Amino acid sequence: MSGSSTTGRFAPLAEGATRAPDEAERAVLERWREREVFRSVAAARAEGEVFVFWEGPPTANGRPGIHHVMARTIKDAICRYQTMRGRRVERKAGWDTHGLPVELEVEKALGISGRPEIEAYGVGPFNERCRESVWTYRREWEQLSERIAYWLDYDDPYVTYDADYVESVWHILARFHDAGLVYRGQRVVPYCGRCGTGLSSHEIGQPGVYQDVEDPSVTLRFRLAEQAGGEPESLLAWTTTPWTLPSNFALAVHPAHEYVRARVPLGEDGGSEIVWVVAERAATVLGESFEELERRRGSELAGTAYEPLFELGEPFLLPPSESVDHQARHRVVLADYVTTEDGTGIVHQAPYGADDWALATRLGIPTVLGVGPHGRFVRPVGPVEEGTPFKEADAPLTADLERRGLLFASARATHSYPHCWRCDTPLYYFPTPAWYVRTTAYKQRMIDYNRRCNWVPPQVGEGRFGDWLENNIDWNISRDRFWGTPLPFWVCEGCDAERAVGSVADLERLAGTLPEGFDNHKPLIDEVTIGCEACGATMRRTHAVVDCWFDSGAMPYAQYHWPFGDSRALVREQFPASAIAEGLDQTRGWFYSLLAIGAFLAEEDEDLEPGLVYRNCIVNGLVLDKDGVKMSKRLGNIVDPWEAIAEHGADALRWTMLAAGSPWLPRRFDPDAVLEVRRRFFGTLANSYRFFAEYARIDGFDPEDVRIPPAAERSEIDRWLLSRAQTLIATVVECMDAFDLTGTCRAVETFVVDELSNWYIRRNRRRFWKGETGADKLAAFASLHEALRSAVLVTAPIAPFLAEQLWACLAGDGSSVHGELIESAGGSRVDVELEASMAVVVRVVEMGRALRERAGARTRQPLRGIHVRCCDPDDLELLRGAFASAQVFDELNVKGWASLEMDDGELCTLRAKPEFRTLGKRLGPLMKAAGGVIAALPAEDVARLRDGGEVEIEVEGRLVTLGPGDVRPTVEVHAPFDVETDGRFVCALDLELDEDLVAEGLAREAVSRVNGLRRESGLALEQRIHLRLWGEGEGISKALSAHAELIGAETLAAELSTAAEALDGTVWAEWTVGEGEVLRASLVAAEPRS
RNA sequence: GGGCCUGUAGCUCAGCUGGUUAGAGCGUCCGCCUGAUAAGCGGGAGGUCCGUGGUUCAAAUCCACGCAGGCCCA
Repeated sequence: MSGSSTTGRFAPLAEGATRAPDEAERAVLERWREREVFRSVAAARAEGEVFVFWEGPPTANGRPGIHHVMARTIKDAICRYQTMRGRRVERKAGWDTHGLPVELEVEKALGISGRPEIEAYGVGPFNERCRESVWTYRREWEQLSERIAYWLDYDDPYVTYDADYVESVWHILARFHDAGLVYRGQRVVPYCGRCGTGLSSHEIGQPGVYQDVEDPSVTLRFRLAEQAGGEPESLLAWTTTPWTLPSNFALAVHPAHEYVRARVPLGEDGGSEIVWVVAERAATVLGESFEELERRRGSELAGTAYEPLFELGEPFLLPPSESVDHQARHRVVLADYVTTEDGTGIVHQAPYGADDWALATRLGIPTVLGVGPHGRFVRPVGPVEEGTPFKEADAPLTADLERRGLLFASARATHSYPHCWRCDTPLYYFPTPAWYVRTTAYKQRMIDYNRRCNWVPPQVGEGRFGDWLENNIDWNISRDRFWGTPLPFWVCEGCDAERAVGSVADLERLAGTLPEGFDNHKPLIDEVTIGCEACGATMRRTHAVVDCWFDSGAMPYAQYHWPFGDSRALVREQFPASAIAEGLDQTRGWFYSLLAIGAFLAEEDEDLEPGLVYRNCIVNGLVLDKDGVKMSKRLGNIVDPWEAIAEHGADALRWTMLAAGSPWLPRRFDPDAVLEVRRRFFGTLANSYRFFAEYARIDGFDPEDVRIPPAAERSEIDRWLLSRAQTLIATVVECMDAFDLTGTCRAVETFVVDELSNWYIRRNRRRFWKGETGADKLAAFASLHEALRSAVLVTAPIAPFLAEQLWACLAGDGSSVHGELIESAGGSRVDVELEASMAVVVRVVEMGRALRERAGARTRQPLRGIHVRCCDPDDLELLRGAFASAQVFDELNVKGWASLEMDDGELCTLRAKPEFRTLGKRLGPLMKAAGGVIAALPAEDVARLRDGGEVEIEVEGRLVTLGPGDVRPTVEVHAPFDVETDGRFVCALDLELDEDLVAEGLAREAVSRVNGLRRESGLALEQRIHLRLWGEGEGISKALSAHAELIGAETLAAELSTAAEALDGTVWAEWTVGEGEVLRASLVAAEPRS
């Protein structure tokens, strides 16, 4: 890498590390690769406690986007951290390779579309293409994952299409089957007759699927089976799909709605009839001339029998219900989904709707299919011949009903109807055979398992996922597709017996022999038949493949080819997961499939520890663009991760993603935020190291130097830094253990930017460049070195590249930061009092700075003192300490305390604020009045309370005893000049200057000007100079002579003269300083080592 | 239609086991530094905490109902 020319300890950090991060990070990657760092770090943890991480396999069906950077960063940061805590983390990569999206991609590539065309192309070659297609994306995913330092074992990934993986899935499916939890049913899916395939919800979500079309809108008479009087009596039902009428099996009404029985005129010849319709729609449906005879709730109509419009006869399509009730056909049923927005409030039920089908299943109502799998009539119905496409039956059926007097009203209506996104054919909903896992049988167990899981954030687990589990329905695991794990279920042609096959060996045994080239995918597997043990007929495999969520949910076991080979011990160790981390969209996806499979298997097999499937589940939200809009190809607002990385590097993306807000909320991706992270945090951390390294090299600092004073013997400021560094590590450990990555980032940023850089380094710079290498300098070096080391350690899980580069420089021994240990803070260096002391200093300094700013007194001008009043004796004591005092004086450039006392009634008066937290509970309704009394408490009383005494007050006639914890002392300011207060301290500056102060101010001014000149002249840092200074005016001249030593030292002047004449061949300049006085300077480089 | 989430400074977000000066970063204005320098630092201004009711001595925080947005499901 670029920095390798200067190797060894404290080498300069390459410029590129912060300026050209892409290049610098690639160099780190190269080094990791060369030295096999990933492997050697893992090897070093071979004996460590196990932290079980499961990689949710990305679907290898599309390019990774910027949101994947976020998800993968979270996973990587967790694993890196755990590794740095000494744990052994198996990080096996995985790829989800089956499924519809892959098929669609291949169809597109081949220029074919739909089932018939795939079959014409050949299922074997088609699946081969699928298998290859997956690789295109696998490569890109691997490259991006590697680039962002998502450390995984990509050499030995689990791949869901691998024969071993598929075999494990078979085993699990067979376990489900053998436990009696698998059954065959029907599932209503949107179906395209032309393509011969059901459409997934994803496909239904495609743009253009729902189109406005004009359809018949017909209202029909369903004659009551028992006609009461002379007039014909009917239930009116409305539909826009007359073709479904032959398959009508029930009429649904809403139990709570009111229905009217009305007499309406019948045609023009004067007769009348009686019809039922929901009250709310009566006027619309019946017009004005109707006579209301009675009203009933829908619930009262339940069970009313009516005459079917058509009689189709057998065979019946039986719903997967425990008891089928043939008597239930053609009756009124109750359904909550009935609305009164359109129609008659009486809804025609046919098996071409999901609601309808669910109802039929629930009530055990058999139905008859008019239209079959190809979108054509499978039997003649009235005027409609067998083979008629369903849409073409609307007109003749309507005409037939009209002829028979069953058509009440007819119109055309425009409504939104789904069409096939491939071929634009209108879809129809159709019950297709499907295989289910009876998850409802162990729903409660899933709920219990889920309760034991710690969700980050909790509301996803309790709310979103918890509710979903409460409403669990059986899992439809079959997909009528080509590229997937074939369902290992064989069904007998003769007696319909089922058999599940749990391994290839079993299959071979049962089938006798397997076809050549058998690979447990379609199509060859479909050629394998088994003799039925029961009846001797042939058993054939069901044609379906498994839902690919089942594949990924089986990953804890299938990734090791469980239970085959020597996988058992591994799975025993790697189950349950310590943590998984995925996007919110996985709630109903992977989070569910893991749980549904795990909650079953864990109670079944002794390899698995029952109780839960994953201990922690860390959820991240969507990544939006910088304006909060979801990224989509259509809007062109997708952020290409490669471009973002090229510009900012992966670390900056990683850090920004985690630091910018709670990860589970939708996140805006704002490039400016990335820039800010680079500048503020990365820049500061890198510069802090550069500062350290520059002087460490000059002085040849060696952290092993025996002369370095032990921590306990170093100055307060050093011990403060070490204390803060150790506190930081404790904070990071606490946050990371709770999977609070954002909190981690913030803690590290605060330490590095505010404490290490802007306080410690700024306040201690001089110690690094002044004088000889004595104990104090060594202590400064050692302290800064250790603080940097801590900062880099805790940065490493989240910004692995920068941390690695810094570590390389800090350690200089070729070791990787990712192999280091983050040691839990022992507290040995944490000095609470010192930290408190510094906190007080910071408060006073901030107030002092504000005062200086307002007074226009720049820091360079020394002031005689600062007045401080405290209302807490502890604060006073802290400030009086030599360390704190010195810090305040130096930082504010004041000579001392003008005064430092407790409140003396002069600048301010001691007051009390009620401590609501304790008092509120005790006083309740009296609190408000008590607040007033407390605020008016005289200073003596407050002082007594502060010093531990008690005070009695009267509140609304009642005596209340106040103790020390009941009030917080504060100050009320009444000073005649400018003061600053935060309620705890009151500060004021003594702004009066005497001659000496002015002189010193001028001298400092001179130093500043000369150093500016040095800089402009391009002199090296350590270059000594000959300096000549002379002033015009009494003040400046005095200042120069009085502070010659200071000026000389600060400007590295080997020689300082004051003659009013420039040195030969020198740089010179003049400035106006102070009250219109002129300062002139002239300087020349001194001979080296003069 | 249901579930969940979000609404706090111009922007991005903290705070939310109820407790009295509501915070940070960015931006903006003013200033500083110049031995970390194609950086850095300080100070100031800026807020009906979405709205309306309620509970409470006390509400940004809890509850209810709205409004707006998002995600998931129907």
